[in-house]
Amino acid sequence: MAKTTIADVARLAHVSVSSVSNLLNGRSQRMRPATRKRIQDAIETLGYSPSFAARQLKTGYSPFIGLIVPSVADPFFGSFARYVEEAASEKGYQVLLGNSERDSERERNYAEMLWSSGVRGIIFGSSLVKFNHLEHLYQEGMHFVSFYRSAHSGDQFIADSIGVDNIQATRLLTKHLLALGHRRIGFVSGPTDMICRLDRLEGYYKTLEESDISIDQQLVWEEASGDTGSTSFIELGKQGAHYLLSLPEPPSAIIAINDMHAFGVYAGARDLGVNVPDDLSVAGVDDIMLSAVSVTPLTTIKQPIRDIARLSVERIIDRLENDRGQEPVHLMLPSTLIVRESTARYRGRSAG
Amino acid sequence: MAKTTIADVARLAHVSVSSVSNLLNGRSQRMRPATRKRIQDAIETLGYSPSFAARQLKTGYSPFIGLIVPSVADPFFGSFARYVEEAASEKGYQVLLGNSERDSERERNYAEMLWSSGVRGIIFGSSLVKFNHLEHLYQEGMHFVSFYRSAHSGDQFIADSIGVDNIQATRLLTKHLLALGHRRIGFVSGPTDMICRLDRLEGYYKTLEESDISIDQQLVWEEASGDTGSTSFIELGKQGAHYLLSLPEPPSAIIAINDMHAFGVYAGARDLGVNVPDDLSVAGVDDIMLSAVSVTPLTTIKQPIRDIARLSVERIIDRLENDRGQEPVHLMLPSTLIVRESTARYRGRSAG
DNA sequence: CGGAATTGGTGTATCGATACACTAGCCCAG
DNA sequence: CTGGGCTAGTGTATCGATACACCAATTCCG
Repeated sequence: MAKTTIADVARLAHVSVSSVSNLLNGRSQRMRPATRKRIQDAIETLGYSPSFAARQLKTGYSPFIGLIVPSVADPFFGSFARYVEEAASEKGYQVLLGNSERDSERERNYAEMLWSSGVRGIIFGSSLVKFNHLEHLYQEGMHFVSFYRSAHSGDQFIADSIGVDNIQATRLLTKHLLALGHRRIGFVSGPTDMICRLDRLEGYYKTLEESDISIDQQLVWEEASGDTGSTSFIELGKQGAHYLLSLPEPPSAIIAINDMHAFGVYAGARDLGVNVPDDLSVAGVDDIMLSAVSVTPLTTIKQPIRDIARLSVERIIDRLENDRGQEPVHLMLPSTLIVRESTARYRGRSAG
Repeated sequence: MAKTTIADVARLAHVSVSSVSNLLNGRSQRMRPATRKRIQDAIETLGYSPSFAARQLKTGYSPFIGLIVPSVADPFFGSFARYVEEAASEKGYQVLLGNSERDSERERNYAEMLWSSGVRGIIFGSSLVKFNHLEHLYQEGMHFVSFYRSAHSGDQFIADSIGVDNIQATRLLTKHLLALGHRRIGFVSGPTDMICRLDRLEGYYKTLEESDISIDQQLVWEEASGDTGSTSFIELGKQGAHYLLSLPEPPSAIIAINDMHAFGVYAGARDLGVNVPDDLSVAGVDDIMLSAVSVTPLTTIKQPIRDIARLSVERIIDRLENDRGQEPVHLMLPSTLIVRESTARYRGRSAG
């Protein structure tokens, strides 16, 4: 229970607290080597480490950054969180985790808790379409970095963003499927309440248009019910597959909004006796670890998630440590198509 | 940038800071309703929220709990983290995340960082076999709850634990496979540096012994190389499957230390043209979300992970808020066998 | 050799919230 | 009319670290 303080160290080293503080804060050139050594030894023997709370109170500086993702139970965001944490700890920061479940009310509560905790920077693993619920914190001095950048410009709200071109992502997938001969390509989206989802949908629409394929709204499955958040991605993918494959003219290929949904599509197809990839090509986005080794390895878009995590952390720390009110930064990293076995050449109407 | 303080509220409400503090700390009976209302209004209009750092400095109370898991990129620990976070936030606590990568040095660094941050309670998502590297923090007053309890008694170190009976887990699986007629049952473990792994291995050994089946050490694959931590579980499972299936007398069933390893075993079997479940039964432990919907749904052990998370949080908060030096608490929750399609009756030597 | 400049420190107000110790004013009993 | 007990507050030392302002002793230099 013995909480060692700076005063204990000073006493043991026969110096003032100021000197200890000076050493701790890199002003050690104002000190004879012998004195420095005495202080360092005292710190060592007492096992002293400064109280972050006291330091924060005095300096306003907090060694925490917030990370808000829809859910770390999702492997994609789990990986993202792991990389964010890795990068942050290398820079001496710790990560406070929050799961928003894509609910703006929860997101707001978190952000406010974080503000109270002295946190001045938050990384959003995924962005709700609207950001207004956080604007008041931004006014007070909170910094935000969001994972995705809306390609729809005109955000009323200023945050840095680092992410991938989601329009490009589904464009690559759509082109890939078109090249394989598919013409009826379904899209399993789930709720379109996040920017990345709107963009992915847009990439799909645009590419079809450019190829003069008429868009059939029936082929786009957007939502199960109003039941946002609580239903797992896998379950949603399954529901989407059930719907699309039960259409009078079912698609011969399905793009899922992400890999977890794609696995749900696998399951849904299996339920209906539809074989992947023989009867149905399936593609996702994210390239989570399991995608490479699932029994039918999944064609997907690889996102440079580790780079995104590291850049996000760097960006937020830069804002925290030397914000000079720069313009918002928007980075867009390339994503790449990874073709595996879940997509195959169109074989005509395989079953009727 | 305007940081509202308790003094601002006091000024606006025409009361002393003491009164505001009294209201904030549940001493509101010492106050006329009208006064209380004035203060509440002032808090509202200023959007005031107290500084946790200042509060912590004065009271020693910290609203954070630490969570250290091997890696949140692992879906099992991702889910666990999500539930821990959920339970914590309901109680007004926030979660500081750390990924140990099963490295005791990293674990120690985290724990010390957390100590500096004023955190006095840490939940370990999984326990290394030895805990000595944390003992000094325990002496100073840190509280620990660990996910697994060693059934090997005689821990020199005192922490609460909440978990499942890992011996029972693999016992259920082994019995299940024996009942299906399997006699050569392989075990893919990976490094046995964590308590839960030793226990799972033990359950396997004991059950075989009880059934008078001689133990063939060749059938137990423990480690790839010294390369702890960095290799993914899937990759390890794959390596294990390659090894086991290349034996002169390969097993007809494989138990994997967890579901991620089991998926690796799927992949490894596929590489060698071995069909699951026809030629090889595979079972895991954890029941992660994907296990139910993978193309061959996985037989596994379901752990009551949400309950474990909630109980861990309750335990640690109880220690934080009213520790009276009680004896360590050890809870063991039941786990259940879930039979899916990855395990099948032994068919004799199907190939080879 | 005297004054300026440098070296090697130290004293202390301050950050924001808390809670103990205190009190002004009022009521009522004796 | 005095004093004990209550209500509805308030004053302020304190938590631990920081950093500005300050200072004593030494060194430098013309």
